Amino acid sequence: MTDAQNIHIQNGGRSEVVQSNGVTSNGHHHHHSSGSKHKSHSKDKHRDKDREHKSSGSSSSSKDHKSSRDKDRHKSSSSSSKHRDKERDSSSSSHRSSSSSSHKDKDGSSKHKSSSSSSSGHHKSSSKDKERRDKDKDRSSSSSSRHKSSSSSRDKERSSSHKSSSSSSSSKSKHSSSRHGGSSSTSKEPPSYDGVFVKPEPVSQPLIPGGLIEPFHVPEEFNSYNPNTAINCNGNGNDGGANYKNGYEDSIVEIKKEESFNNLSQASSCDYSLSQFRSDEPPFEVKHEQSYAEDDSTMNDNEQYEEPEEMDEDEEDVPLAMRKRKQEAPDQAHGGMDDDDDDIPLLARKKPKKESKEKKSKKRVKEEADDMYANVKPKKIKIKKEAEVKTEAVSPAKRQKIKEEEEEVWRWWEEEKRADGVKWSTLEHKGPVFAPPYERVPRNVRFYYDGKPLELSEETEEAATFYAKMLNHDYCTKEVFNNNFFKDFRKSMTSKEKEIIKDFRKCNFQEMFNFFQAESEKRKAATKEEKLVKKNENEALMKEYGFCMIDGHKEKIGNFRLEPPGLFRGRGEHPKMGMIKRRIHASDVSINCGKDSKVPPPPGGSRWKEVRHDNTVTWLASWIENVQGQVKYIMLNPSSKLKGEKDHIKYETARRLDKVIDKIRATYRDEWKSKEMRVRQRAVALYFIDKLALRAGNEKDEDQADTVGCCSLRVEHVQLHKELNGKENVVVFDFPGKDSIRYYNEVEVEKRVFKNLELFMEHKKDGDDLFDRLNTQVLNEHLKELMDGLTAKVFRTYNASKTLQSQLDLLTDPSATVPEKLLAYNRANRAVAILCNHQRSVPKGHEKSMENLKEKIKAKRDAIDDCEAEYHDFKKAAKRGSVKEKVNADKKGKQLERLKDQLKKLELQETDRDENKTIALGTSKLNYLDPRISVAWCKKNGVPIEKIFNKTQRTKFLWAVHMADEDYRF
DNA sequence: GTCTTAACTTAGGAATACAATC
DNA sequence: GATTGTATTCCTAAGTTAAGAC
Repeated sequence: MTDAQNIHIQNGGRSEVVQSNGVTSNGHHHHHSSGSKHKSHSKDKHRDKDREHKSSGSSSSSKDHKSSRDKDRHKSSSSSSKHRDKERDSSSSSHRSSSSSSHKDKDGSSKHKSSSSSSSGHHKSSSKDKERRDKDKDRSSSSSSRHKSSSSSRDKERSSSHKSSSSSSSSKSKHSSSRHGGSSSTSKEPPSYDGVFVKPEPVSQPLIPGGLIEPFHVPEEFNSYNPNTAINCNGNGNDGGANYKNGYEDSIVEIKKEESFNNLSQASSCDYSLSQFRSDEPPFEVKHEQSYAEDDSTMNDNEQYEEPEEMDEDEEDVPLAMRKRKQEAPDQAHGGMDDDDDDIPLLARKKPKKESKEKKSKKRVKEEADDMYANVKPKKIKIKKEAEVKTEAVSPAKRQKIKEEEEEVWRWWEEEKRADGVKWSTLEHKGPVFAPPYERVPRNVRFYYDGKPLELSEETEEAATFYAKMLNHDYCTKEVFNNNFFKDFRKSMTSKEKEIIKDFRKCNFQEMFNFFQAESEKRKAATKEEKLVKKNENEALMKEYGFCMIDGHKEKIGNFRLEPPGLFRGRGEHPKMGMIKRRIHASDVSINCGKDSKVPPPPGGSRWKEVRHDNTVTWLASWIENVQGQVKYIMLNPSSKLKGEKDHIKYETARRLDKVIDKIRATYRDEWKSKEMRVRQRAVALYFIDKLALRAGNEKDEDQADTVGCCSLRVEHVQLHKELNGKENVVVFDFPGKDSIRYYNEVEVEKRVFKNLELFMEHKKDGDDLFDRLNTQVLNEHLKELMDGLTAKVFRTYNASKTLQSQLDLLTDPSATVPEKLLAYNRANRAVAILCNHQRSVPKGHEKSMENLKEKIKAKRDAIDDCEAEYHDFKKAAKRGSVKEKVNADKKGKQLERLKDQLKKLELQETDRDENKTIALGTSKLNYLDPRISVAWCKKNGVPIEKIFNKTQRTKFLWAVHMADEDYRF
């Protein structure tokens, strides 16, 4: 025990000294400092100034990006100050931090946000992995905090006059400070956040129609673009660069040829670009004629930019709002945004809403699965021969099982859809499975406080085990995590325990940690029989609770288990990480089922919170999670009709977008010249969403990690370079996106866009919203007018699917072998993943496995050398004559060939593995790519569907397998 | 009209299962 | 058979968007 106090645990491979509590003290805590962001609360961004911005830092520079994934993820650090204020807060002031946190109560007001004065700032701590962390650190500094506003300020602003405020117009909100500010702009250095960096993303740049030039894109390299770029954008090549290129580049090149005109965008996925703006497209036609012309022409600076009427360059400098005042143009274009309005940034961001959703309808039927299905059992793709799918080895029992499953398939896609909002007519299920009750650890597994064992009450002990189980995780090196945990840990204590346990640093969870590690080992080492027993138990549970009957069909439930208690693991610098997620009881759970169905019985003597019969929603059970106060649901599996139908509708909406995309593009290009700042901002934002596949970017509360999307970009997330690496009008995006994954991209944009961005950024500092007159509601309302059902995220789906299709067209050689075709498919998929910035952290052990591979390669090379020498000798000997020697020489020659082939294969593997180390292909396949494109491609090219979709995917996309024939086009 | 909340989709990482190699 | 590497599944956080509440 005592020893316990200082134990070395392995943390990510390195060993660190653990303090008594078992917490490693390796110094990684950077976070706080840097990271703190103070967000104020308010949603609005208004940010008042007060917020401090935290940091300042430096920023920019970077190191290389290359590195890895982690790198990218920003998890941390950066924050900026944006203060979102809501006036509302005014009232409140609590700190969020206070632990408990606020959840969002409905009242809302309260809750949130308030708080915090910024002062506190929270630190969001660091990021997930250490690596990242490290990286982050660097970055962090730079980044800064975002403060969301402080209260005071906000109040004022918002309310009335916003404008008033100021002067700064923009500033509304978020303002922020500067921390970066400078840097950002200035520094342009590319990337590097912390050095790592990673994935670049894709962008594609469109091309302009008609071959106009879009400035950006340059194809220059596609090459560059892609591969590397994309990925590492930065060029560092190391990571992938070169390798990447191998494959990718070539293809890209090809593409280029084909599509010549289009340039692609740089980075992105290459193709992606392609997908957009086709050269053949007529220039935009659209409403105003002029616009189109613009393209190139436009681009000449002045000319276009200055519109006769309004903006001359001079003017340009002036924020639109101001300009207006001056001029007071009579007709303000519509609405004109009178000054008032226009000038005012949207402080308030609220949300508009709705759009008609498409409803779903239903169809169903049952039946079996498709042929393609039958064989299955693919598993690795190592394909060597052509289409061989291995149908083979399916045991009779398995076959039977498959058959049964097939019989249960509900062919809803052959039925008629229902257009009202009703989701089901009958629904019956068994209710959720509760987390197993807490089982105390053996008495010899103790918690130590200040070096001495301390017996804990059951509740406290359970809380301690939550932490103990994560002791070797990076989270435990984060101050925010530890602070939040300790706060909640104390809440679980008895008063007596509270008296004793006052200093987290004196807590030692090591023995508990060791116990759980041992348990885990035991589980792994269990005999086959033991494992089988467990498996069977699980299956039985799944059989009973894992399915429901809906409209007469048995459907699989997605998550039938309630989330077990534990510590909240937010991503990035989540201010709530480490808080205790409490156990859910029946009294917390609402059940939704058919009126005439049997209501699932709550566990022993308890009662559900509520039983309702709402057939306009799809969930079976719900509860409110205590850390963030959000509602969690139990819903159906993706293979269900309810999910599948919605998925189908999603892709149909994207296909509808394809029909009007040219017009929409023409329109937003035209709007880059609008007199109204809000229109220009909207048009530029939409351009980014379309071209770069950015997410909409909702406003976030301060009690969430500071991540952004298009509409919520702040000044520090964008750098403008008149020239960069030989390209003109380059916009460098560098921000933490969803899940705190870093988005880094250097994009060459059209001059008009560039100028608009300069305008938007005028007089703003880091922390201020780039698009201060835009938010997602406003944008989506606008989109709805352009097309029924159109929202910002449809562009992502559209461009992803479009890219897949165009890439498949380009990369598939009909006469190639199946493995070659698969390679083409994967490359197309990769282009989409890059476009969408789907990253993953470098797999554990990646480095080691690369080392092993390298060693193997080296060994192979040595073997080849030896073999070559021997071959030489044999050949010499053979010359002299003996038959035997000739035979030997032949044999050696063959062996040499074989070795060389093996070497090639290994080298390819190395390239491939490294290329993919930070790219996640699955996310796009599952969520963005119309499965019918893949199905059609398979059918057309004689590739078994199993090579493309694994079993889960096939189940999810069964509708597509049945629906699409080889001629399907997105 | 503004803000909150519900509902549902999208996302990466951990855990697990499985296959390839040693 | 053990080990290692890879693919799949599970889990749940983090987004988007529509609807509801004042």
